[in-house]
Amino acid sequence: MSPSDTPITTEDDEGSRDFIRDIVHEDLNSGRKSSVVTRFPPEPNGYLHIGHAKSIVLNFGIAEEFGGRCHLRFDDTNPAKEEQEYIDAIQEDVRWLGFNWGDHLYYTSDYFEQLYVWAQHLITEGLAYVDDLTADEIREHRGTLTESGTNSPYRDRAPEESLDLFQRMRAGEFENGAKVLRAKIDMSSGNINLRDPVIYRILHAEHPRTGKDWCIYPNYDFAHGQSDAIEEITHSICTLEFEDHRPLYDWLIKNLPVPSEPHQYEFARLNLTYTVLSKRRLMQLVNEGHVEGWDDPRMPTISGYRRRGYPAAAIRDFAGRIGVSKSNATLEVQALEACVRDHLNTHAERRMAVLNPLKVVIENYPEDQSEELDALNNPNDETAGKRKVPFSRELYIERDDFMEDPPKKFFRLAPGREVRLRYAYFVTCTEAIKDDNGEIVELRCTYDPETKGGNAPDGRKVKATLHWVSTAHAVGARIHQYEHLFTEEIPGGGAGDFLEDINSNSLSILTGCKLEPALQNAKHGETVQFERLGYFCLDKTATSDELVFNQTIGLRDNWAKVKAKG
RNA sequence: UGGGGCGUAGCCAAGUGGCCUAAGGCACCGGCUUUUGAUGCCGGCAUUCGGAGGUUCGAAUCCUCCCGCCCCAGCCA
Repeated sequence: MSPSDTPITTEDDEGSRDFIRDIVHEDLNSGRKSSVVTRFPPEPNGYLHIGHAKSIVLNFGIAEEFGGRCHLRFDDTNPAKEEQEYIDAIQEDVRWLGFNWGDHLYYTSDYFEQLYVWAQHLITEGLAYVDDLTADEIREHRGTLTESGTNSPYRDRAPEESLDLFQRMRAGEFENGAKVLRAKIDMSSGNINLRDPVIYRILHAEHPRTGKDWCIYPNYDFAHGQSDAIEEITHSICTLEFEDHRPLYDWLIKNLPVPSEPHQYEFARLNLTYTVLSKRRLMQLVNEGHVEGWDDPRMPTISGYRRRGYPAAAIRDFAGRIGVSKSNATLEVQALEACVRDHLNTHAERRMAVLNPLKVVIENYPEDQSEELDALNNPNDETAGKRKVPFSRELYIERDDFMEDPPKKFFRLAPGREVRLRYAYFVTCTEAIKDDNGEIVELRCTYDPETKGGNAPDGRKVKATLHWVSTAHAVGARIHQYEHLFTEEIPGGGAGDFLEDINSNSLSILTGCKLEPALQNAKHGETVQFERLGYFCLDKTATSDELVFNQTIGLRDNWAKVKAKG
């Protein structure tokens, strides 16, 4: 089963109330709205990340819960930054997350002609004018946060003149920046967005979808609300930084002959510890080569998590668990990781793999013998079935599972001590063989044939169970392990640049790892548990010659805690 | 110093005047179970809701003042 095959409605519907759902509920109850239409409106200027997932789950989730629909709309009003590559990647990611927009795929650029007509309408009504001021001059006239602005000398130019100029802007008569169209609102407003905001600018650039059809483009403010109105969006949900824009959103809806009256609601965007979630920074990580690409398994992008082996269901679950509010929140990554472990624990099949091999010879096991032992694919799920694992005289175990001179609380293998090899036998260590440098290179053990399968007929117990792989049957692999990409909870939170907080140990590559043969058939998109270690998935770079696995996440490790306490 | 928001446990987050001596999750700490030191199970973890006053029989929820944090001065979204 691939992660995206899991149903999306299983996570609790109960208790997932939030202020936005309250509003939707109330709108429906009061009859203010008769249906619910939401939209997820990404700008195709980068890849989707976990923060977007929160918005996607919110928008598609509300639509589904209230029997409405959710549109996917590309907010493509800035050809200088947008690319087809991103349009494609975004669709793939939303789909992988498990959401379906049906026929409702839209582009703001589909509305350019209508938007242009509405801009003319505003001019005719005396509510917009073409301004000849330069960008610098406009900024100077805007005033400051505490001082009101001053009117542009072109503010009162006749509508006919503005109309003519606006048409000539469209015709391509002017250079970039020579003129802009501004809404005529209030230069003394405390809300800077209302100080005659620019709504159209000249941009001689090729658009991914409209090509060279246009050389003037509406900006976000002039495009978003009207696009919502055209699509009859009922609840336009965005993040907190747009709160200041709502009066402008409403002003445009009120002053334009739009077909419906959408409303905007804002919620707090997601922040995660030890990660960076701004497109600018993610772009920088990619462009400057700090990671391998947008889908580097250390990236908080949807594609990064997918390659890392995070199930889509876990990301959905996370988005549901964290809630929606207006308080600026930074979640601990552990909350996300807990969702990943939760899902994988119940769904991932188990296998055995040795990351740092130490050879073990079972002295009393016949030289040329080997046998196939039964192993459960998932002890927590009867239906997962079982598989055969080959056992023989020579095995690999994890180096960390042996200590020549163990401390009190270490109860794995040590000289003279008996432990269980999972699904196999009890073995007792008789000797540790070292090389000239004193390094342990091999263990000699004996096994008890009576304990086949892992239980002693005489009822004696053993304190530890180790995973292992038969040397003759082992499959080699390279394994990538990851730590957080940053060493600080809030990268760049101090005085320095966020790049200074990059964790130089975020990737470790282990070669010469030994896997049980069943892993030879590992499939892309399937995350499995390597018993006692963690969850792993086949990387996209794996070939039939070289298996490459990414560590999705480790198992909780209490021994590490005990060890650390000393 | 203008405008817009937010402040409930280490991190999220329910709660909208009495059933709150405040739900749930993550984290953390104990115990039990365990052929993964995993999982599971049980228990603990805010007499207090940014602070101070006030209204009320009664406040996290209402009022006043104060404090702290976030966003806004792109022809980005």
